[in-house]
Formats: sequence, structure tokens, C-alpha cells
Amino acid sequence: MTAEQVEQVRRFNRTVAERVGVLHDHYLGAARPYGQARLLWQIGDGGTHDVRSVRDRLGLDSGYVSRLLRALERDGLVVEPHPRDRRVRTVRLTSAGRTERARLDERSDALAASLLDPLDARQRDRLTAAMATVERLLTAAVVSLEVLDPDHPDAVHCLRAYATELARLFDGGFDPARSLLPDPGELRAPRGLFLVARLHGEPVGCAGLKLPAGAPAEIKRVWVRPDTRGLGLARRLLAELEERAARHGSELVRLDTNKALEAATRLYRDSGYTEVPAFNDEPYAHHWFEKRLTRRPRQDR
Amino acid sequence: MTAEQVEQVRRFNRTVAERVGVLHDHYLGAARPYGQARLLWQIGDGGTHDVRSVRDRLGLDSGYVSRLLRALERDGLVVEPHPRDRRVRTVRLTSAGRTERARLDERSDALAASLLDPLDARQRDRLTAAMATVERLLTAAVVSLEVLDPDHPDAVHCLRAYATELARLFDGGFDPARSLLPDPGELRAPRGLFLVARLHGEPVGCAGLKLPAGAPAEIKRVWVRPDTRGLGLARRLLAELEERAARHGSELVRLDTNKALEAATRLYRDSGYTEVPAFNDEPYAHHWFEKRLTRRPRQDR
DNA sequence: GTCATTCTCTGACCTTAGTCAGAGAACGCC
DNA sequence: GGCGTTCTCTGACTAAGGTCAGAGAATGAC
Repeated sequence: MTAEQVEQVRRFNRTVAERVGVLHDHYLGAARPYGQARLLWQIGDGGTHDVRSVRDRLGLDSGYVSRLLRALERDGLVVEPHPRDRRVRTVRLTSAGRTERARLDERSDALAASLLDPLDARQRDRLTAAMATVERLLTAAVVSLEVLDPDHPDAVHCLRAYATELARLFDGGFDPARSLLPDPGELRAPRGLFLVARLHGEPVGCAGLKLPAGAPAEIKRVWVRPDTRGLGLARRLLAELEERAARHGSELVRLDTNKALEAATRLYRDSGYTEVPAFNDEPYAHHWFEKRLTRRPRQDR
Repeated sequence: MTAEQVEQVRRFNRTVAERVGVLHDHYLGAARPYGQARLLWQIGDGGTHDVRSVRDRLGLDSGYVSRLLRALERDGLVVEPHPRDRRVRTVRLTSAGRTERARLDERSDALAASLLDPLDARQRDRLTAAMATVERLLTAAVVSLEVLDPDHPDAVHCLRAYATELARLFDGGFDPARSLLPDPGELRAPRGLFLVARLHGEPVGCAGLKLPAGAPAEIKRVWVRPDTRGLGLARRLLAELEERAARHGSELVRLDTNKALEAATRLYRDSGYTEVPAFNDEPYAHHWFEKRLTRRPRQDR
């Protein structure tokens, strides 16, 4: 990355932190301490929540949350229905609590509106579009890739979502058992590996790599959760697998795909894959691709 | 503005505040309390500063700054050369202070880099471009417009900057005395008004309006400080003057401009002005424009 | 029934980031 | 030299936002 880019990010952080931060305090700070507000927000949506999970999601100390809850309780914003397991505390918003939460909501809206207000219609469009871009790319930046065993619950979750989606998209459905690689064991070391992408701990994408001895590497089961598409995640998964294949000694990586998966096909072409004749008899494939791996050291992506 | 726009801004605030905030604490929080860091930063650049102005710029309490300075002094980061006026305290960074400041700088860079790191080159370009847009538009949003007397120091400052700039741009220079409106008194109620745009208290732009009895309104002296151009400020000044002219009862607003001011000419055309034959004998003008004002209520800009 | 484990809650303590009201030093003006 | 003004510094106080170490209740396994 360039020094100008770093400088731009710093300037952005300064401006945004100041501008949004100051207004944030102005609009929300007056209402309720931030800790309480966050908790109120997290408990939110009507139902009963066990304190433990709320606390985990906010990453707060148990004693601290306990105190915050007592403060909310004192103000009549929260009640504790008694739970099954009486060690675990559960909470629910009272109607006053829901009112208060709505009030915080309004303040948040007012804060947002105050940022847009001085701008004209064109500027507003540009601002929100740019914000969407920043938000998506910053989200993309927190996604981490991890090698998991294909039997790991998160890996299983991805593989299932993958199969469900293909069943919906393919003419005539999709039956993993009929497809090649019915056994995910091939995606386990030393015969291969399985990559899972996580966002805030949740699995949002996966990709498998077969590393057969004496044969080209093969990419399988590339999937990205629909609501996280457009972040460049598939591209990243692909790049990571290619790098690992190259490190393993593979000189060629191959993959097949179905004609229904147009975005995927486009991605493969964009990423330097060239279409080749069928190299296997995968019943669900219409296109086969390969890419020659270069051994030069990893570039600055 | 639309509800979707408000929602987008809120989502942006959440994502960015969390992501940047958390990392900010992680990278900078470990180093030095934020208050001290800010002060260190503000004292910065080698020279001697009087505490008063530093304090004013940061908007902090005198007692608080006094304490912060003592903390920095205890750590040997700051010295106090004794000043002329011994009521006024002055400070300068020691070499250890400069080292510490450089360290904070590095951390800020590292923070910025950590946001860019997981992205590929194309994504980085998109992110920084979007950040620049957000930053500029949020800056634009804090600019306030104010009616000032043309003799007010900030108004004088703008008018002088305007004249200086024209002198540089026009073939043959610019002499305000030779131009029409040598007397800024015409831009004072009830014969007119003078608008100054401020960013963080500093004047960054101006525009004058003549409201002659029984004649069309006339816009004069539109100027925006070079480093705040591109924020839509001129457009905003123009819109504000038109609105005030309409409220005053004018049905037509006119203005003249020099051929060297291409951006201005473009702005006038874009804003609905049409070129007309010369309506005065302003020696510096090459183009004359007018715009018919409609009486319909102010639109949602 | 016993016992280890799992949770929550409380008290004690801490830092940061301020605010506010003088006290007191230094200065400028006459 | 006197006097009002200008600055800084100190002490006293606040609130938020935590952290940490048990105490004690409830539960599950055996």
C-alpha cells in the first residue's frame, strides 16, 4: 500500500472520529450512559435473552454487566423472568424499556440526519454511496480465513449451505452424494485442506483444496454466504488456496463449475483461470478451468 | 432525505465506530492516555508553543491541561522555556517527546495499515477513494453560513483574499477600486447583505448580495478558500443568497464574472443561470448571467 | 447425598477525562 | 506604587467505564 493511502485512512479516521464522535456524544450521551444504551440495544427486540450471551456479544465483564442491569432495572426498563436454570440470569425489556430504546433509536436517526442535513440531494447520494463502500470494505477487512477440519461444525454448516444453495440453483437439483468428492475427508490433511472464512466469529464462506499426490491441485466447494457477497471474499479464498497449493508444490490448480454459477465463472476467468476440456466426469460441471501457479514470492496483494 | 439514507449513515456509524474505535484503542490506547497523546500531537513540530493557544485549539479546560502537562513533564517529554510574559506558560517537546510523538505516529500508521492490509490493490483504491469522499462531505456538512457586516474582520479577510486571488488570475491584475462596488457598504442591510462561510470557526468563503430598490438583486464577491473547494460551498452560498433575495421580494438575480473564472462560470450555468447581454459596465466582467427566482417554498435540498 | 462445576453478584479498587472555584503570580496602565 | 486584569495552577469533586477476587446459589454427575 502507498503512503498516500495510509495518510488518507488516517485523515479519514480523524475527521470521522471527531465529527461523528462529537455528535454522537451530543445526541446520545445526553440520553443515557453509553454502556447502558448498548445493553438496552443488545437486549432489544422484545424477547427474553440470557445475560450470558448478551454479555459475550458485547464482550463485557460479568460484574460490570450486572451493575448496568441493576441500573436499568432500577429505572424500570428491564425485568427478569425466572429461567430454567436459576444460575443463568435472563432479561427482557419492559414496555418502558422498549420506549426508551425507541427514543435512543430516534436520537440515532437524528444524528444521522444531522450529518445529511446540510448537504444537497446530489451530495447526499454521493455521501451515502461512499459510506456504503467504506462500510463494506471495512467489513471485508475483518473477515479472517482459517483452516478447519471438514467435520468441524462451522465447516459442516458451510458445506450444508453450499449444497442447499446448489440444489436450488441447478436444473434438476444437486445431490452431494452423486457429485464427485462425496467424502469431505479428501479435504483433510494430508490429502487436502478446508478453509473457512469468519466474520465476527460466524462462518460466512468456505473453499476446499484437494492435493492429490502426483496430480494437479483441485479447488472444490467454494461458497460465500449471500449477504456477504461483493466483499471480494471468494477472490480471497481462491488466492489463499492457490498460495497454499503452490507452497505444497503444485504447479497447476484445476476446478470445475456449473453453468448456473455465472458469477463464479466470471471470477475464475478474472482470476487468471483458462477454460480447458473436461478433466473429470463430474456430473454437475459444465466448465472446467485451470491456472498455472508461479513460484515467485507472494506479491503485495 | 430518505429513510434508507438515514439507515445507511447509521450502519456506517456503527461499523466504522466499532471497527476503527476498537483498533484505535488497541493501537494507541496501549501507548499513552488519549488526552496526553492529543496534547503531545498538538504541541508537535519542534517549536515553542504557548499553552493557551494549544488549549484553545483542543478546546480543553485550563486545569485539565495543566495536569496533563505535568504528567508529560514528569515523563520528560516536555520542557518549559520561560517566556516573555511569565503569566503565559509555554512548552516545547524534548527529544524524548519527539521520539514519543513519532512512536504515536507509527502506531497511527499501523492502525491505518491494518485496515488496508487484508484488501487487495483494487479494493484499497476503492476504499481510500470512498474515504476521501466521506471525509470531504462530512467536512462540508460542518460548514456554517452566517450573515456578517462587511467590516467584520472575517468578512474583510475574505474580501482581501478574494481581491488577492483575482489580482493573480486576471490578465492585467485586479484593482477593487476600479471594479464596480468599490464600497462594501452596499452589502450591508438594508441595501444588501454579506454571507461568510465558516469551518471550525475560520472563514473559508463568502458571497455578497446587493438588493437595490426596484431593481434585480445582484450577487457579488463569491469566493471559496482554495483548500475547501470541491465541497459544494459556492453552490450552497449561491442557493442561500437566492433564497434570501426571493424572500426579500426580488424576482430576478443577476451577476457578472470574468472569463478567467471558469469553474465559477460553469457553476452559474449548472445552477440555472442563463447568459445575458451586459447589464452593467463592470470593467472586469466578460460574462453576465441572470436567473429568474421562483416563489415556491424552499425545496428539500 | 456429595462434590465439583457453573453462574451471578458484590465489594473494593482503578484510570481516564473532565469540571469548577478560587488562590496567587505577573503584568500593564496610570 | 496601586489596582484591575490576565493567566496558571491546585484542590476538590464527578461520572463513566472498567477490572478483579471471592462469596454464594444452583446444578449435574456419580
